[in-house]
Amino acid sequence: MSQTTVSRALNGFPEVSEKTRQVVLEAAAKHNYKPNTRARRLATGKSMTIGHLVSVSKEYELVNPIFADFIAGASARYAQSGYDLLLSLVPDEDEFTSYKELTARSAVDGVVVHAPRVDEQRIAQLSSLNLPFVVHGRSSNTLEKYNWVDVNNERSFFRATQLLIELGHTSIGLINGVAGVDFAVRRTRGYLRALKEHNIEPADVYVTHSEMTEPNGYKNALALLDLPNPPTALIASSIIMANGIRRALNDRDLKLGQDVSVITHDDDLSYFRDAAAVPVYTATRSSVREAGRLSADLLLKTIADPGRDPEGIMLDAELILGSSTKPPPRR
Amino acid sequence: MSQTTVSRALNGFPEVSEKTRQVVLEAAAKHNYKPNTRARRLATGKSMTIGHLVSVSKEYELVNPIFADFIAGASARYAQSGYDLLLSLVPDEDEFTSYKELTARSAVDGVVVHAPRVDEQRIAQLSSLNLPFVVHGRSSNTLEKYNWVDVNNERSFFRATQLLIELGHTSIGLINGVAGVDFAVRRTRGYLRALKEHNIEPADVYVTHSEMTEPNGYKNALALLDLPNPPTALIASSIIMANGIRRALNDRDLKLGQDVSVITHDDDLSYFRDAAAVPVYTATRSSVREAGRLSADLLLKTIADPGRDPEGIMLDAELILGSSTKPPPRR
DNA sequence: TGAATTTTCCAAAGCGCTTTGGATTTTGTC
DNA sequence: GACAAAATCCAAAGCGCTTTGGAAAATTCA
Repeated sequence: MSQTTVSRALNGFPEVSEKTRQVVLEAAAKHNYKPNTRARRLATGKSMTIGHLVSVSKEYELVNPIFADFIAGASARYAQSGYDLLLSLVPDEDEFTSYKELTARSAVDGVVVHAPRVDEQRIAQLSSLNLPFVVHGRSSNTLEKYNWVDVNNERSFFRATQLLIELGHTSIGLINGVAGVDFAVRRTRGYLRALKEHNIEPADVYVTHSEMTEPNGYKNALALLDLPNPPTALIASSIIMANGIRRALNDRDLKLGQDVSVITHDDDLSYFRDAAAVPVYTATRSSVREAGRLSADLLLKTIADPGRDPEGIMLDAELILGSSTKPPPRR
Repeated sequence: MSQTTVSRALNGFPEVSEKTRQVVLEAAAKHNYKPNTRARRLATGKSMTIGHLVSVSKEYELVNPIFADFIAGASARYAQSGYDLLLSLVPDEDEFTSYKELTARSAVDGVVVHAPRVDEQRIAQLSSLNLPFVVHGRSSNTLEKYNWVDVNNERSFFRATQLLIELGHTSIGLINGVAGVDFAVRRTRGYLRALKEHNIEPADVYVTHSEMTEPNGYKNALALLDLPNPPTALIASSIIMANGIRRALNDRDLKLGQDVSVITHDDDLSYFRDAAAVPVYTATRSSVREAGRLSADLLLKTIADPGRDPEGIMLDAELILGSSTKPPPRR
């Protein structure tokens, strides 16, 4: 049987009869034959690979566990379509270089951009490279159209803040992610808008920015709790930080949900799933794994149809009531 | 200038003069030329890719944040040698199928095996496939030689247990990982050996096994604390579980390090780095990122020299004193 | 200077597939 | 049964590199 026929049978072309196809498929299965990836990719001109570049700041070398779950969501979708996932951790200043290199050696068919900043250069850079991409998150100051999947950060933090205000809290701290990263900015915006709508004067000292680690959650919470006029409620940008906050409350002999209310954003990380009947934390919850799935989906669609108009997918975080929010203690 | 010369100049062959090489390099840099990955891989017969298959149990769909840090360590090493990292999350029962497929289509030059069990089939399977691999961890019941990088789990949990005993604890709980996974078995072994050496009768109810999530840490700790005869000290297999344990103590109005001592294994995860002058937790600490680096190193060496004898690299976890261990409260 | 080396370059083959264009076989129609 | 049309197959080219074997140019030595 000719090479052509085998290739066609395996790749589902109509030029081959169903009978022949079966024969070929059986033979392939029997000998555990799979077309050589390298040869196939050269012949087709596609690399059948999606790149995820995770930038790590040289200084801290942090790897956000969120990626694990995001990628878990994306990975399944890629596998399903025969794509491989190329993962690369790059020092953040080199990220564009890495994109350029990947494009030059045509190693990927598309990439996912993580953690965009308010002023995000990568978007314009990728457009200029003509490399299909999807942004996980958005970039407020970018005017051009691009594919993105994001949570409604502003609205959910507005609602979270509002909930606390309605419970009677008037001094509310925000323990946010790194300043300048888009989601953090939007969350602050939602928080401030809620304060404003209820005529509460915002205080700069009540807002902290840092990488969303447990130790930072602890440190920033302590800083706020030790203020002369400490907030009675805290909003955290990540459940990992919330763990740190709980530790800080512990250290100060304060009871979570009694002395201090806490609302956290909850990415529904698999190792921190807050699945009790009454969740531990009142939270704005949105599955980052689902975001991964949707991003992968959008990217594959874009690759399949390059002419496609960029699309934005907005996920709405649910505001879930747990046991970490109560009215403020009366003094 | 001929294709040959360019190829040789770019790949550092001695047949080309230094002057010519410079000319070529400059021209390549100027036009942002990089040899096409696909063509190069076909021509060389190498895929220049390392596979990391992370198995996710269909049931729970958990992705251990440890992978993020492990991969961070490995990734840098791969990049340095021009290798790409292929990441794939596979349902655990399909893992061998995935290895077979990767080999058949020759998509990777080697793989890293995560979370080996005491009886681990993947090792024999990979040997039969003739695919270079490194195991992160070991498999107690596997007799053949293979490459591995592991922490001295038995010894460190022996020491941790001993420390608690020397402080005066006689009822010590162990909140371990999933039963049957090799590291968990070794840790239990170390724990039991220490008890035995000090003539303390082990109690089955004091040992729990589960995925090392925060909620499981909480749940298992509560179960132990609510025993008629609760342990005065707990050993945890992961800092994420330790977070859950702290929450449980909190719920029962017990003070960490006062009422109940805790020692945890600490993988030095970047989002949970316990870097205070006096660490929060007394811990057996070993950087999983370093393990990733070493695994990558070992794998690349094995690929470069297939005749190489398998090697085992043992990392010794440090026992680090923090503030979570005290003598048991007197009753 | 001319021969013997050494250095530098090049043409062509080959990596294992997909795809094109044409040849062959089967099916359908009268 | 003969011919057209459709279905099925195949040989060969090509994907963009690396590598081989040999030719040309530059250098060294007598």
